[in-house]
Amino acid sequence: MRADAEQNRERILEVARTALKASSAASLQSIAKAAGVGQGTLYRHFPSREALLLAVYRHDVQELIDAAPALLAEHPPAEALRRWFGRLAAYGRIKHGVGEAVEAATRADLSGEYYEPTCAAITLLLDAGKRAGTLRPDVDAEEILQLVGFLWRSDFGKDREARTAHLLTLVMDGLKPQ
Amino acid sequence: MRADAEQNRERILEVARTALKASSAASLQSIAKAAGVGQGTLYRHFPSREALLLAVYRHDVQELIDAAPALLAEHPPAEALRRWFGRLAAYGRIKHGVGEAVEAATRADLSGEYYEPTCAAITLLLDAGKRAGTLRPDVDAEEILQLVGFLWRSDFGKDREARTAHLLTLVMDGLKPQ
DNA sequence: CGATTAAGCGGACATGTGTCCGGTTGCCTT
DNA sequence: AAGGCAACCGGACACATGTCCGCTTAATCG
Repeated sequence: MRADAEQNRERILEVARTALKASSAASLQSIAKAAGVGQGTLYRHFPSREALLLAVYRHDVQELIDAAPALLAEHPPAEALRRWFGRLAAYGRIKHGVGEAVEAATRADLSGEYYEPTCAAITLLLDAGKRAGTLRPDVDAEEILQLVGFLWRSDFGKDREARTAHLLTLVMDGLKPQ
Repeated sequence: MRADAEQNRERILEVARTALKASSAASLQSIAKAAGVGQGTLYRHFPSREALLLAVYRHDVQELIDAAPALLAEHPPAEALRRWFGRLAAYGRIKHGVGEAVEAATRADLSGEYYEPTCAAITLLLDAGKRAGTLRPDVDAEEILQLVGFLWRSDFGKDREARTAHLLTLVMDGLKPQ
């Protein structure tokens, strides 16, 4: 990669980071302008809004993925999975910030360099639970991602926390061997 | 309402119906143009894309809502609920057509004149199941709508049908009294 | 060190959603 | 029948995302 390209990429990321922290609905136009580059440049580096979000929150997403084995080391599988969902919910909660990035990372259709790792993280927990006999054997990570989409999309009003926790309980019950 | 307003509304709906049948991604601009009205007129009648979709598929949405009592008359509550989910999935399947309308009808935040009725339909089934002791008592319709959002959003690739059915099984298992 | 070249740049452009406002026209009153 | 007014009309506008392409410039090579 050319040196100026690298510089531009970094500058865009830095500007985006602060701009998105201020308002997660910041437009790409404004970010490009603030970074002193054209829209074309921004779009070449980050093909879509989600890609930019994902790059900005790359650290958080990575952290989420890394949490899986750590949780598994400290808890029985089903409990670990539940706690991992809790993490996911926590990220989703910061609406339109990490939330959108998580969405991007967990969407199957996009190129999503993080989709695979995310699935792998879930599979890790899932398989452990299957072996232990505490999770049903007939589900896979992709399905679960679809199912828990409400975690970062939920529009409940006030008692978001309570309802999220509630639905997670329901999901975990459904995941038990029947 | 003025007579010309009513006429315009009807003409927009008719044009939208055919345009959306042809391509569910038809732009509102093109619909307005085809209906011989300005964008302003279209937006006054239907404040958002979803509102227009909802109006176009009003019939289908109503049908979905009406299905609840009918299903309950013919099946035990849990089974009825599951079948109702099946209907929901069937509508969602016609991606970006009735699908978006269903989404609009089931979103809590929008004015959504159909949100209430949809919740009522689910509550009907839910309460019956609770009384019969076949569904857990600690969930409500709003939560369930959040949970089954995957039905009309799912991006799984090929075996969509199978995976949807699979996830529905999981949800129903989670809904059993624990 | 200068020429070549391909990657990179940036802004104009296409298209989409949703807002606004000055002109128009149906409806009610007298 | 005529006039006033409120509601309606429609297109210009603001602003968004994402594409395209002619110009620039960093890296390489003789």
